[in-house]
Amino acid sequence: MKSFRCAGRLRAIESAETESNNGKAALSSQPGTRELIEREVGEVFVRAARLVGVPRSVGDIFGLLYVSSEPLSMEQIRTRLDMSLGSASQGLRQLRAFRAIKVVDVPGERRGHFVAEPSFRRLVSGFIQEEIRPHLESGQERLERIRELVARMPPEEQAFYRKKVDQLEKLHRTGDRLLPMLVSLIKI
Amino acid sequence: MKSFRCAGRLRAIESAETESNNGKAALSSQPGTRELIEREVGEVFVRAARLVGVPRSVGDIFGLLYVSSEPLSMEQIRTRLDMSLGSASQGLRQLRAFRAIKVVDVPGERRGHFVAEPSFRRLVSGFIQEEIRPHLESGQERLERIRELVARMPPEEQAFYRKKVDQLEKLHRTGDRLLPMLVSLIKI
DNA sequence: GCGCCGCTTCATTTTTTATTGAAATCTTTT
DNA sequence: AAAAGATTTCAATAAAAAATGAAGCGGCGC
Repeated sequence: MKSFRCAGRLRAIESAETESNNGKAALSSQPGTRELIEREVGEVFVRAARLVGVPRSVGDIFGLLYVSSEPLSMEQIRTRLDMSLGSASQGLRQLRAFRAIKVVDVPGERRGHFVAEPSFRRLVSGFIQEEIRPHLESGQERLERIRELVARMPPEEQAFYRKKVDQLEKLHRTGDRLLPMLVSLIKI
Repeated sequence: MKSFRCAGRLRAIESAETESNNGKAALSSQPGTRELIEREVGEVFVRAARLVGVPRSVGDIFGLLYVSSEPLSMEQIRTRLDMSLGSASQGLRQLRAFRAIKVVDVPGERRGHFVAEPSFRRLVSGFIQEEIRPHLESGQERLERIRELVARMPPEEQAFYRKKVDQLEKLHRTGDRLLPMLVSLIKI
């Protein structure tokens, strides 16, 4: 049977239940409440991911780790989110890249397990470092190049373009100043 | 001949030249300097657009309007950026939606002409209003729903999930506070 | 009111991006 | 050092997003 999805990845409820909770929760609440919560929280992060231009699978993984009370292995993640090996691997790599998750050792388990970074501040900071900064930098280079082009214009037209480039550079610097400030204001 | 593109839309240089400058610039500088500048500045905005998840055509249009010294009609934009009617129309609509451009009347011309909003502050503000806010709001609703689900959990497990939801809500409110603050710090 | 011009909409096509799963690589265990 | 297990990579496929252009609308001048 091929996987299907709609507004949040459907999880394999039975196996999730037994895997994640030492079996004790299997009959503790109405059948699917936990799964419903996990799914909804997952969706929160999927939306957030889309908002900042990250693939949904990445948001999905982070969401699951965020609501999980214990570290999960890649295989557990893969199974519960019903996603392919490749996606899981790449998603985890990306999340590690901007320090949204950490690898922890679970005694007795061989493979690495993952937990969500509990500090949103660090999460946002990592994201900015990894995804925003490079753009700002390449933008700076481009502006330099444009300045050189402007210098080649006939003098009476230079003023106009120079003003534009100045503005752009000002905006650019504003971003440079503001982003770290923004991060420092996140207190979670 | 079909249009082609690479790292920024190629413009029809000849026609752009005569259209945009009353013909006087046609021989005032090295053949393509102005076009080179326009192209590079355009690229700045295309990158910015991609960064915030807006289609490249939108960034392209805004970039062109930004470096243009006079208002341009949709047809002029369409021609100089070599894009389809539909794209131009939709792009302009989107730009208007978050007040990145304004419609001006050019005496003697029948159709509406467009200029770029000169204040980046207002531009960013409009973008946030239009693109970010709705997401924050729907997120809020989702969190409410999750709270209700948590209330249905067995008591000993509620604490864990409630803490998670509390954190999410805190982050959410942080965003709510921070975004306007961020806008107010842009001075351009 | 009629026809024209410019704009918008929308079904279709194209392009881009993400997902998949099998093969290659690297790791640990025996 | 061999074998098994886990992870990464990558070429192929599937899904999503954006561009296109023709058909439809609406206002303006005649």
